[in-house]
Amino acid sequence: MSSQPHPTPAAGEAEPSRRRRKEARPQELLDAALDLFVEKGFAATKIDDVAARAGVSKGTVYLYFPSKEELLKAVIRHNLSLTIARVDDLVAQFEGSTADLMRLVAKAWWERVGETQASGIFKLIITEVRNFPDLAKFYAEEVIEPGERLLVRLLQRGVDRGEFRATHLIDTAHSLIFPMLMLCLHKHSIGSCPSAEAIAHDPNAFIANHIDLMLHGLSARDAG
Amino acid sequence: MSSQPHPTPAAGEAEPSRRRRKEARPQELLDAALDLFVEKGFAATKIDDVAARAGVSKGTVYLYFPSKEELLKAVIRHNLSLTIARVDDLVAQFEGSTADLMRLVAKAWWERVGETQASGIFKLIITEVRNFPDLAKFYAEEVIEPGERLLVRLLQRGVDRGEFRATHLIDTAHSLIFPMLMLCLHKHSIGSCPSAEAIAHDPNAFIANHIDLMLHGLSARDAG
Amino acid sequence: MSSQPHPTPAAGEAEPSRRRRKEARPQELLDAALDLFVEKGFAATKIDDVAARAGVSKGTVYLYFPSKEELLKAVIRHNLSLTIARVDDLVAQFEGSTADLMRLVAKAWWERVGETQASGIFKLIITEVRNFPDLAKFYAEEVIEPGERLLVRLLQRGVDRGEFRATHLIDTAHSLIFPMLMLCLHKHSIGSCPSAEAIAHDPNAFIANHIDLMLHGLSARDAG
Amino acid sequence: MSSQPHPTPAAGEAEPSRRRRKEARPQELLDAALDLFVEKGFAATKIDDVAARAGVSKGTVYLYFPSKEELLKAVIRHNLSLTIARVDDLVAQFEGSTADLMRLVAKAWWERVGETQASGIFKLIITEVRNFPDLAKFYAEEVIEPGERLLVRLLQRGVDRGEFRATHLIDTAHSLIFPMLMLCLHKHSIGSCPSAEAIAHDPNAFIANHIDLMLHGLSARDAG
DNA sequence: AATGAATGAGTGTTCATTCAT
DNA sequence: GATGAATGAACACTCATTCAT
Repeated sequence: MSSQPHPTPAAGEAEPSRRRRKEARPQELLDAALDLFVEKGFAATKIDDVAARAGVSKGTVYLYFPSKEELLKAVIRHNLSLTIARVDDLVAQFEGSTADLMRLVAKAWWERVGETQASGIFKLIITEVRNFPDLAKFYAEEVIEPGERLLVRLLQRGVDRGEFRATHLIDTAHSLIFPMLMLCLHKHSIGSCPSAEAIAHDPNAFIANHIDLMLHGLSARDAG
Repeated sequence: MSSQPHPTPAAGEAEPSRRRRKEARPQELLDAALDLFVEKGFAATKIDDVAARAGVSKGTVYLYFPSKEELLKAVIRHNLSLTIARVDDLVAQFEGSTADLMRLVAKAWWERVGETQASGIFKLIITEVRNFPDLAKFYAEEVIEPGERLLVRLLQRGVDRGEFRATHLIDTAHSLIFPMLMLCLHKHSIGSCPSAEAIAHDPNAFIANHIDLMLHGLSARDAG
Repeated sequence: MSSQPHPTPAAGEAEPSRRRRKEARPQELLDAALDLFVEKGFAATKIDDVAARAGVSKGTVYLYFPSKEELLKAVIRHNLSLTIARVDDLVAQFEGSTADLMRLVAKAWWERVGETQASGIFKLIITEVRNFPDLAKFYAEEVIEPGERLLVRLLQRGVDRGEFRATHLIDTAHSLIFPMLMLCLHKHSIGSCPSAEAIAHDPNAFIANHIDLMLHGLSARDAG
Repeated sequence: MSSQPHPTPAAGEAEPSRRRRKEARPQELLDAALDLFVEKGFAATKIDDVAARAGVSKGTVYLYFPSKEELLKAVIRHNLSLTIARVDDLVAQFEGSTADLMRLVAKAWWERVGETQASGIFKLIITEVRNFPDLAKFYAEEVIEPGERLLVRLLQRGVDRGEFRATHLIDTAHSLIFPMLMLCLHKHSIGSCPSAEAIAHDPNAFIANHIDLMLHGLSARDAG
């Protein structure tokens, strides 16, 4: 009530009310933890660092998450839900060609996942799934399976409408999505290293080229 | 039945002489370390574990590598050299169609990299490059640049011979290789979790489908 | 009778509050470290031992000192300052004979340095200065030089007043002080071994005899 | 018999014969160990370093000394014997004045102990006697007691011949010898640090001044 | 609710000691 | 005898977790 844990900002700055900050805490902690887990890896991230990035003290982290491991799981759950929600937004009914739909889906996914902090979740999963195997089931059910279903439906729509030739749908779905995931992984690994800057690309151009390649590859016109 | 003070090789193998062991040690340690770094991550791997997997005591690791960090760098250097050597084997002159060449390159790469322990190096790079930034330059020069040059040459050959339509060669090279890298990453993350076994695929079938898709996508036949 | 989780102060003393302890900690740690470094030497002293003697756990030492080496330096700095402060107390103006002043200085120095824990610092310096060479400059500037200046001034006063004959002042200062330092060294080495108890002397009697000898040796009466 | 552990020197260099080297080994090891124990302290000296300085491999040290601690004891025993032997050389009958005898003894001691490697033994004793308490008895019997007896005899001779006034003989012996010991300690601690060079003195001049002071202090002429 | 001092199990690294060659 | 590879106990230091304030 008396001592102020943080220096009070100059009057006029919009300091969120104490209640407001309190409600925002878990989100701030999850964001800080995602950043750091992605950047350094789970084992190399210190709770102190997470707390410092969220602007609280170490003890406060434990008010919201009972252990570092639970914090990891919460980070993953939280960002997977977001991912799913975002993916699910895209399955809306679409009237035009499947090619246009595919371009739209790719663009939307990149804007809502690839360009946001959530893009780090894929690196985190790849890194930590072997140390915390129950994450695998979770990830498979929450991301891989709905994601594959979405893409397979998309491809099937093309085949059904005579736009795409027949291919192995799941493998083709992977050919579609894997380069997008690599983009996310790259962004959070070598892509962030100044010493390898020559390799940095324009992701949007790459995506456009990739989808174009895939659409050509799938085209029913010369399937015979 | 009785406890063995040292890991005895399988019955029938002769116990190697002390000198023989000394020469083989660094390789044994590098293999053990690659396995564990890939499985658990660098920070979560204990030197004790590396030593145990190589069948020696902890102190012995320090006879060959001055620190855990140097061990990591040696693991990466060692496996990158292998990777490069293997990639370079593939650029041999080839007489047939570029499509056949591409299928051959993909198959060879998968046999020599994807199916071996070296496939883990990509996970290790993605995981650790931000914590050890001088690895980035090393990886860019040793793997990314020669790899891209190889693929661009391959694509250019197809264009020059009128087999492939014109595309952005580097982007297309990435569309080709990224799914192969994802296969390696998958193998060492979710792919190794029993709880997600439904997702395990036949990599050779996937590669065949992927190359087929790409070749269709690149085909000059309907480029107009 | 039951085990105490923390060292409880003697009955009657109130358990100091957490804050109070925090303020006292560095001093407690420095005292414990001085004792042990002097007793066992720096290399042979375990941080665990320092912590135990100060009544805290190992980790706590690192809250206050970033490394064992910095703890050593802090111990030396801390005790040198004390030494200096104590020596400086003695340079007060004095009206009587230089012989009386010398006896007073010797007595005061012994009471304030020789008989206290600070007497161990000389052993520590002698032992560790070659392993941590930047201590040498520090010690020379903080102790040797002011100490020599004080003694030379004292001797010069005697010469100026016709009490002392002319000698090499610095050498004579060393003849004065070296036996006092040996007393400190003896106290913390052989003097502390029960098996050599026969050698233990009365330091005050020795000092009285030493100063008497020196005063006779310096006396101007028979200088001719 | 076949392989040569060290590169053979060019013909013409006086390589000691193998037998000669073997016999000299213990002495070489003791010298190397004394140097290093004095320089770094016992705990901070590695057997590897001792072996390297003596030009042998680590295992060889254990052919001659069963443990590091026994090596320390051998070093001390060896150098104490030398010390004693050298001190004993000085007790020869002397015809002249006790003042001249004292100057002679001081000079001889400094030449045979202070200026040699053996001077380090005093630092070693002071440093290690508390960690290896049975050294104390040894040192007391081998050095302190005979040394004190020698000095007391010397002083008594002066008193008996009417040269010296009566003082407390043991205390006076200590006033005589302590500064000489400090010279040895200084030489192996601060005196070896370049950053404190201003403090380095001419030991012979200091000794001359010290003995002169003591002789004045002891002089019977103005004792009344 | 928030803090941060304190803890102690855990891990990287060192080094005295052993022993097969 | 001599070597040096191998060992493993020991120790400096870290950091997730607790809890008095």
